[in-house]
Amino acid sequence: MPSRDEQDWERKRQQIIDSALEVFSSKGFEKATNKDIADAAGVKSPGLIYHYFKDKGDLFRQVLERHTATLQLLSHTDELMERPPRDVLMLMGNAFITTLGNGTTVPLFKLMLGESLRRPAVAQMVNTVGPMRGFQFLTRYLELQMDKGVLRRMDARAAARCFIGSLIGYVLAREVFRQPDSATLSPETMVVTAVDIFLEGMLVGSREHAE
Amino acid sequence: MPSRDEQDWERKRQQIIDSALEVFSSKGFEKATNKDIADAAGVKSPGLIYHYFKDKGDLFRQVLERHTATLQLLSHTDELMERPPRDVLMLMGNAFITTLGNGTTVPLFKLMLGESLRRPAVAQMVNTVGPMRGFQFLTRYLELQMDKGVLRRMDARAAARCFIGSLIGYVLAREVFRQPDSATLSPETMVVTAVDIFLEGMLVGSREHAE
DNA sequence: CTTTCTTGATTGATTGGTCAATCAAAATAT
DNA sequence: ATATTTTGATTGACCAATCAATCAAGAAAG
Repeated sequence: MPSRDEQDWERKRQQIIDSALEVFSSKGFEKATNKDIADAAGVKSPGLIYHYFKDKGDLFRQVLERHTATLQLLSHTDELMERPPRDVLMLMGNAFITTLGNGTTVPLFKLMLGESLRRPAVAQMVNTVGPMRGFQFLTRYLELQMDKGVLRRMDARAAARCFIGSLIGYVLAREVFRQPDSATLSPETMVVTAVDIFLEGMLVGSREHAE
Repeated sequence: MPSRDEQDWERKRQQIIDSALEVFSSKGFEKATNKDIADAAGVKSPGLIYHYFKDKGDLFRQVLERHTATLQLLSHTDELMERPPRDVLMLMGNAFITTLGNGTTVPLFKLMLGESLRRPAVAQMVNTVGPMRGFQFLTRYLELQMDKGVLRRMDARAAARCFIGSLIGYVLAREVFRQPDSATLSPETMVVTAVDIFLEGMLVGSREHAE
């Protein structure tokens, strides 16, 4: 008979995963040692990790899997299909702002990007759960709105990448390259401007301009 | 007495730097061993590196410095200030396309981004020679065109990031995440669409763009 | 209730291997 | 001969992974 509750096992496991996220985030996969992780998790032996995980790579995989839920905000997509473009773009933009305010997701984002650059397998996994979904949704949405005649006809995949790329670029400028003026350029201004340009650029029968 | 020509010394040094770029690009800074680099450079000892460079980090720095010239395409900026928006955006877009076709610069781009994510010092250096210049130029250009009344008034920094971010996002989708449809979505289509959306979105009097 | 048995959790030490950096000696040029 | 370049061996540190030993706690037996 298992002497310990299965819940206990799972709780300890999650504790290690959570601590590993912090360590991986701050040092990257390679430079994070098993001892770092053990220390952060409050256990006294790096060996213990192998009781809960196959190896270091397995632990890393579990960390990603645990937190990919974060990226799956973009799963409420179906209800969005009928909403007007401004709503949809603002919603996606605001999701980004929220992410930027969250102390965990930015390091996670950097970790995923950094490891994706080195390991194709990680790139594929991250892509499948995150970016690809976003692109596919937005592409389908834009196509629908073009069919409806709300938006101008153009390559929907390219347009979707334009919008999402704008936001990604802002995150990189701010969080990776720490460009000084990204500090004064607020996420809100960034999103509003991006949405504005895209709507103006894609809507059929665009507005009267101030002459 | 200097027994060897200074040119000889410099040539050997460059040979090591060039080989190091290949190795760093394919394996990243951490996983590239001095032996890998020595082999690639056709020298038979990892120890030789220390004759030409202070340490591995110094070699890496030299590699970056040598190739940051690649990023400095964006130095012909002054003459561009007077050109119309479509020309300027297409020019920047085409610079990206050229980069994507070049077998060296894409790995270099990934290397720089990857190491920037891990090491703030690298991020700052890369930023200063590359992205920041691009942003600053485009921001100033957009402000000028707004003053002239050619473009709508909006936050120029945000708008500049939108455009460049669009292109960056495409590179990431294609080269890092290898999204399947990025293969069929040609760089040309991407650039044309991005320029189109931005012009339409930012021009005063949207009907006047070229057919 | 207390003792013994059993199991899984945890530890610390160890192993096997990698790698950056150093160094002395050899090769090469002057 | 002298100075410089190149080499291969070595050093010392670090680390993933393994493993035998210990520990804690529950179950079973008395």
